[in-house]
Amino acid sequence: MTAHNTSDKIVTAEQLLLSRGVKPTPQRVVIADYLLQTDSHPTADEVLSAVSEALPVALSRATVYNTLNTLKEAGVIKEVLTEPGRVRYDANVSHHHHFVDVKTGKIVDIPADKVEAIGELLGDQYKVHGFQVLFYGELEQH
Amino acid sequence: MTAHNTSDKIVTAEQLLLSRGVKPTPQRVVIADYLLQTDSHPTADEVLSAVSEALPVALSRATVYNTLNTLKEAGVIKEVLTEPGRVRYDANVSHHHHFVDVKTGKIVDIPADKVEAIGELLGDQYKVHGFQVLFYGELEQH
DNA sequence: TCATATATTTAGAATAAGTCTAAGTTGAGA
DNA sequence: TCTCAACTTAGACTTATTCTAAATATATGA
Ligand SMILES: [Mn+2]
Ligand SMILES: [Mn+2]
Ligand SMILES: [Zn+2]
Ligand SMILES: [Zn+2]
Repeated sequence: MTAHNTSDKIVTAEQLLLSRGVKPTPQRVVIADYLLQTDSHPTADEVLSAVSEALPVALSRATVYNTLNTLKEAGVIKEVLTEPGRVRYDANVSHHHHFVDVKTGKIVDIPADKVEAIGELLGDQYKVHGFQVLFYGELEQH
Repeated sequence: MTAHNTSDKIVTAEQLLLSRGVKPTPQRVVIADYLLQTDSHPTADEVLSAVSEALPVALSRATVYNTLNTLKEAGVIKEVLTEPGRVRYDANVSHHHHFVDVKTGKIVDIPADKVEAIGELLGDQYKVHGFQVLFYGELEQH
């Protein structure tokens, strides 16, 4: 439930939304909760089907998109772009990167400290606010 | 015309297509030529308007998409993903990265050697085939 | 409590990027 | 010159996302 939250304290989706100034409606809580407990970087469609089949609250497509955009603007989730034509969502809002397994399509998080200092490699004609590394390859499953 | 070609020799779009096994039809030559002489990372729509207003050959939307996909599969151009919902195209097919100026939207190339060795930073549970770094920030204009 | 305002959700229409289809056009080789 | 495959085309289609306008829920406060 709090897999992607940086603090050790257990924080419910509801508490998280409240702390970011987002009113915790049932739909929003259920979407945020789903994103917090998965590490699969789902698309909007995947959120919609997962949430609407598993959970008791009614949910429309428009609300999924509204909620994802609201949560993104509130800093509760981030967008991840790995392929053309679809946006993925990530409740891990810490600065981190992604590894795409080209065989399975699985997308896993890479902590920022693994690729530290990239931001300082460019010369002074670039003022780097942030960066995003997308790795492609194969995950060894030993 | 050859701004993004790695060799010093002047190579026309037509010669480049021939060398990659793509039949150089007038539409394909004109699209490849446009991509080779710009560094603006245009979208398909931008290619279509630039080429159809400036150049003498008739050009349909379907042909622009067909050609971009053909050129991509032939290794003449690459896709660049910087924002949701639109694919950009790049005739610089060398391994390189991108810097997005968040003020202007300008996208500039960052040579691979600026961020060398990122591929070796991950542990041995990852077999890295490649990676792509996307920087966000501001370009200093002096 | 009731009335009303405001925020949220909803179904479905609209938009926009990209693909597909089926019919024309082209051009290289027999 | 004829033929056939490759290519291009307009427009229909698909899919992801946004918009609209109406319904519902929540908050406020007389
Ligand atoms: Mn999706
Ligand atoms: Mn476009
Ligand atoms: Zn992630
Ligand atoms: Zn580039």
